[in-house]
Amino acid sequence: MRKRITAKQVAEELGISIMTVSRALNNRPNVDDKTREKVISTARRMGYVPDHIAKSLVLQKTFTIGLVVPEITHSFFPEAIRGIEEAAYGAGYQLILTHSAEDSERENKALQTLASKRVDGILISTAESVTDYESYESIMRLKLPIVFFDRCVYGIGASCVSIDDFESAKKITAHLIQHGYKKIAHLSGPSSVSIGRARIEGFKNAMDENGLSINDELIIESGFHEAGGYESMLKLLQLPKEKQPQAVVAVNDPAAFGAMNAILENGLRIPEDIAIVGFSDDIRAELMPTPLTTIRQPAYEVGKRAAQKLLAHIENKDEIIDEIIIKSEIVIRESCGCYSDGKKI
Amino acid sequence: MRKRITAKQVAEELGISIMTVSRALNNRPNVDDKTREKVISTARRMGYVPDHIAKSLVLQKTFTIGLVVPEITHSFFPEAIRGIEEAAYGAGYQLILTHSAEDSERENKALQTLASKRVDGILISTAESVTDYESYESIMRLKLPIVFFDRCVYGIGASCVSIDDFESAKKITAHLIQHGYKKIAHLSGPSSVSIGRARIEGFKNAMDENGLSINDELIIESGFHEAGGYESMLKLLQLPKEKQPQAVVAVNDPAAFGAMNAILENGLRIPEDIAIVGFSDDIRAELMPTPLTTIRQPAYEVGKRAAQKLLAHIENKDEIIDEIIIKSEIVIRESCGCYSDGKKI
DNA sequence: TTGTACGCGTTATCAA
DNA sequence: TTGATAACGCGTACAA
Repeated sequence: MRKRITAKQVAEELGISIMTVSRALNNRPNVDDKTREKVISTARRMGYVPDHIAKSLVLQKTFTIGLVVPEITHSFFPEAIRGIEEAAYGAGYQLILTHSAEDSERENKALQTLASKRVDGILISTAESVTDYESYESIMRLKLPIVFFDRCVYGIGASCVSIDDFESAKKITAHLIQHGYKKIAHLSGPSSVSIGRARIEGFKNAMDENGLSINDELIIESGFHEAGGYESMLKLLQLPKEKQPQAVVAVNDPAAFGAMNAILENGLRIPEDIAIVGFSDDIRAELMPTPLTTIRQPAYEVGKRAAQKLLAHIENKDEIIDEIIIKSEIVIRESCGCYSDGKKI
Repeated sequence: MRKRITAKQVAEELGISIMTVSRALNNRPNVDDKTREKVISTARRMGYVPDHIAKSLVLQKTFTIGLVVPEITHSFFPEAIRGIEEAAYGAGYQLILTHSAEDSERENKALQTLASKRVDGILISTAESVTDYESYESIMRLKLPIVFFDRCVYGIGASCVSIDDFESAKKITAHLIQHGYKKIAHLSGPSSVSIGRARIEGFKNAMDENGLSINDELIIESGFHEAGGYESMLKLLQLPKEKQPQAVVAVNDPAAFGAMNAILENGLRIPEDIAIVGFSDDIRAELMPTPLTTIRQPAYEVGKRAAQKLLAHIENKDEIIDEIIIKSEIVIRESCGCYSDGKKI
């Protein structure tokens, strides 16, 4: 089996030194134009491919970014990754993709592996089951830049790019309140994750500011999946009639879908009997029997900004630590009942 | 800024040689148990992280797989990537993710970069605009194993994992024929892509075998996107009434969605006036006003098998070149009209 | 069991 | 403008 061609072999072929080959191929100054041309053409002819591994070793830089994603099939992440890839590609960086599968142990291992592979920086959206921040801190001790996106960890001195979860949850809850709903339930996300906490706070804040009391029985932790939304909604429907909610704020669209199924299976109508809103504008949201009012998340934008921020940290070690918030937008459809009282807002 | 800890520093700290450290940390034999323990604990205490770059350079192996995907937001790919990641993770390999954005030039660049980064093998699903195979062949000349998945290139001596596009297209077309449709149109994919070609052939074969003539006017190249499906369907609807199709086989679900919109906007009913079937079982397929009959692609399985095959090629250079076909499954819903004549098949 | 020398493919540095 | 040499951090091969 023929071995790979190295710069040394190109140099020998031409009877010159490796350094001249290196300089010629990397567009460095101090090479005779004729020499440069000869080097380039013979390198191509011989099928020379530069070895970035060797280059990385001496440069102490890999032009590689590590990416840790909790669940690549969640519709948010492919969009975000596209934004990340776009920014990275533009700057000449590649991505090492790892998948934590929402498992903190696997996430920790991924982080260690990325450090070993000497990525120049790390982009991460945390796993659901994360409880302590030791693994992130150990990365930071290595002086390896890390930027969180979407699901963040605050207070450890890392930059973070997320959407305005608090404000958005508050806005969509307030929207329901404006339409006269008073007994409002919240299907919450896991409190271990930043967006779960931010959204529940936004919900509570909207209730408070509008003088509505918060009934803890109407707040149920459902997780991010359809099944959890379904189960939680069933519980709400088992409450005595007078305690049941008139409207539901779900932590995300899949949870809302599950809840919608539970509502319909119990013979109730949406939004006439129970109104409901989601969060994330899943591709299915407008196709539901009753199209779902929700929050549209600019995932591509989040990914892109996060990657840009990371690149800034990589290229300038004094880059300021930032918490960047991308504005999201409320999408009014029919599940919130705006149309049912005859007026469209 | 404190530098990273190397094996050498751990060795000096303990007053022993680098080799003993290396052996102890890599679970090699011929190390005294006490020494090993001391090495492991001080390495941890000092925050030592092994340098895979240096390791890769000496071992001539990176434990990294290159992945080239044409469009990460197509619902097929996140699923496939999860399968790939699962197999790779299990074998101790990481993924470098690149995105061709359906552009052959960008794809070519990605391939070159991956070769430079010295990945141990490459998984690729080709871009739409690919016309020649030079870039794949140049990878193969480097003896770098390459496995195609989903969108394949045949005849260049590379393994490939795909679904049974031909058989599936044939099966779903035959299904329409069994229900009495005779004038059937096909919204085809780009002929530059293997799955586009396989599906159109499957369509034609079903027509042939059932004694139906193929009307070239009813075959329109629409691409993989909703907009193309919409445009193409409009063209079909502009044909004189007697030439218009009774049923449509779309190359994939997004194209079918576009076509469905065109049909509905023209005041026609699905499936009563025009039946339609898709391909891919997009997450939206069952939520359409008329749920779409389609082919369910086991994307996770395709990804996983492709990764396993690549790993086999990497670890055994005599591994046989294979064309692996994963069986897919027809999902009968309402858009094909099976229910309209009162019987469910 | 432990250590020494060398090499992996490249670039920085300094000398020619 | 060019070249020789020493790194980069680790593992292999052999010697002690």
